[in-house]
Amino acid sequence: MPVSVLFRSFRKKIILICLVNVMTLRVYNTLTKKKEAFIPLEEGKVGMYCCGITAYDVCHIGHARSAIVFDVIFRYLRYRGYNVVYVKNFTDVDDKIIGKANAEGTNIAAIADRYIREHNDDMDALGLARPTVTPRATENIKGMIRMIDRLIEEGFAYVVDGDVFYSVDAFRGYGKLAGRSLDDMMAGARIEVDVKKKNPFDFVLWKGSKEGEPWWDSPWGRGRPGWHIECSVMSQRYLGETFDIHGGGEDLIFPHHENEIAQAEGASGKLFARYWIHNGFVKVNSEKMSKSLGNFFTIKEVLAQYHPEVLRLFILQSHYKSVIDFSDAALREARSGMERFYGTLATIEETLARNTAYKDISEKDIFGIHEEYLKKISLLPERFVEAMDDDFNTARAIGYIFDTVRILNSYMADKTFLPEAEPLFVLNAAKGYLREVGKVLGLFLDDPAAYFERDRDRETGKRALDREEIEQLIERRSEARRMKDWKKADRLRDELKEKGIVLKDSPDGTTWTVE
RNA sequence: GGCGGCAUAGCCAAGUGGCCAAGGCAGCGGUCUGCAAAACCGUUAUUCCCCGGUUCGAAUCCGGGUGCCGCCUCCA
Repeated sequence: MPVSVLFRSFRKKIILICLVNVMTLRVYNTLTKKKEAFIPLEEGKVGMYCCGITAYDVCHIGHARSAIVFDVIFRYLRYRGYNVVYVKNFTDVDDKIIGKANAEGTNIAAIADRYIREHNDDMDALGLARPTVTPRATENIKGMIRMIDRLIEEGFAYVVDGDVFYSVDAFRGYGKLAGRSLDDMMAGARIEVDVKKKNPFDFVLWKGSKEGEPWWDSPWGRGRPGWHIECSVMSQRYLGETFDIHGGGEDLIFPHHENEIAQAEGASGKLFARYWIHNGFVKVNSEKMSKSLGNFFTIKEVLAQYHPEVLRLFILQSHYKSVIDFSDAALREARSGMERFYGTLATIEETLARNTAYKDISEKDIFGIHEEYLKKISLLPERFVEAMDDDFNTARAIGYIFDTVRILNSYMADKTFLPEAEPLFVLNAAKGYLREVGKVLGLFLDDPAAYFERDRDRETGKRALDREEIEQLIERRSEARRMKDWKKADRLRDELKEKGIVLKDSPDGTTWTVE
């Protein structure tokens, strides 16, 4: 190998080592289209804003993906020691909400309240950490009017018959997030021409109210805010004019986030969000999930069928930016993975519950084979951080957890393994590591025994199986086994198998799951 | 029409210049078990959509092609 080549690869290695030593979090930024080191504005603090829902309908799994992705980002940033202020808004005034209110003969607040409540129930069921602040648009009208006023003053907006529009031509950076120029967009634009607008891409900041619509007083007459202005105002109110992270689904990049930038930067003259993070879509049978196609699943529907962590595992096993294909087969696969995790956790719990001797010893008492296993297992947190620091690579992180689970199972399956103080200490430590990383991903938070019990309930419910009948058949089989009547026992097991019941015999008795 | 993404085993999926291409699900062989299940051990891609190029070296970079998908309109 020539010396120059050696030197070149050597230099790369040095750079690599430096990076590893610094241990910086790297994040893909939609604004720069690059993976960059994440350095918050203020050391130790992170301000993060995510666009929440428009409260006019129940949430579907697309909302679940976005919510789970940013929940994990929120948790991970806190795990890395940042003090995070996480703001997620509610849009509670909008054409669709007005439409629904009129159809039901009620007001928009009633509709918004209902769907915000539904949303919160769903998010709780998914095990999401509540954001720090959850502002509602209607609570921030004054701030919106102030920002619109300022945009008019600065020449970024104009008034036409009680409506206020943003003039995209006035903002030189328009299109920087979406990565296209106005000219590009014009080329194939199928945009509705509005005679009031100077440029078809101009968007409404303030909409004059029509008969029967909710309104607020403003310098331009009675009306209501446009959608985009809400997020610019609510994010800056809680996070300042410039803040760290702005997130949302990739479909929001244009026009919503582009417009947020135009408004906020037009008004403040300062950079708005520093890092833009966007999650990928959920498809169903390789088609985009959408209401018009009728191929969407609500969060409630999915959670009636699967444990929330099964959905979480399915989502986190792919990178947040990639497109994922939702299907029952995919969820069943995730369920098998969850069974592996909880199976190991259950074995650990049972082994620990039988003996508490590990409490009397410490790490320095661990030698030999136990020390070797402890070392391997204790690598998990640093490997986890390595993966997560690389643009929140949850898929790789989960791979490391599976590795650890295999090591643990192999340790426990080892013939030399006895539930004595040393191995129990190791198991307890392992449990701690799994819980530590699990807490960040929102996984393994259930009690293992409870997990399997809930799973049996759900699965028997799905197949309309009679639990009592199953338990009776199992009891009869156990009786036959005690009598060593293997033929009868196996016949009963086959009978259960036909119903989809899989048995597992252990010295403590027989447990079962639905396949 | 403009802009962008993706293509890695039977399926899902990580990997963006160099140790035998993570991990999961499914399969197969073995250990354990009365037999199973679970678990463990072994095994399953000489190769990363195709063609060409750069390089000592490419799944990874460049050019061309094919296929799938998304955005440009409310949308997580």
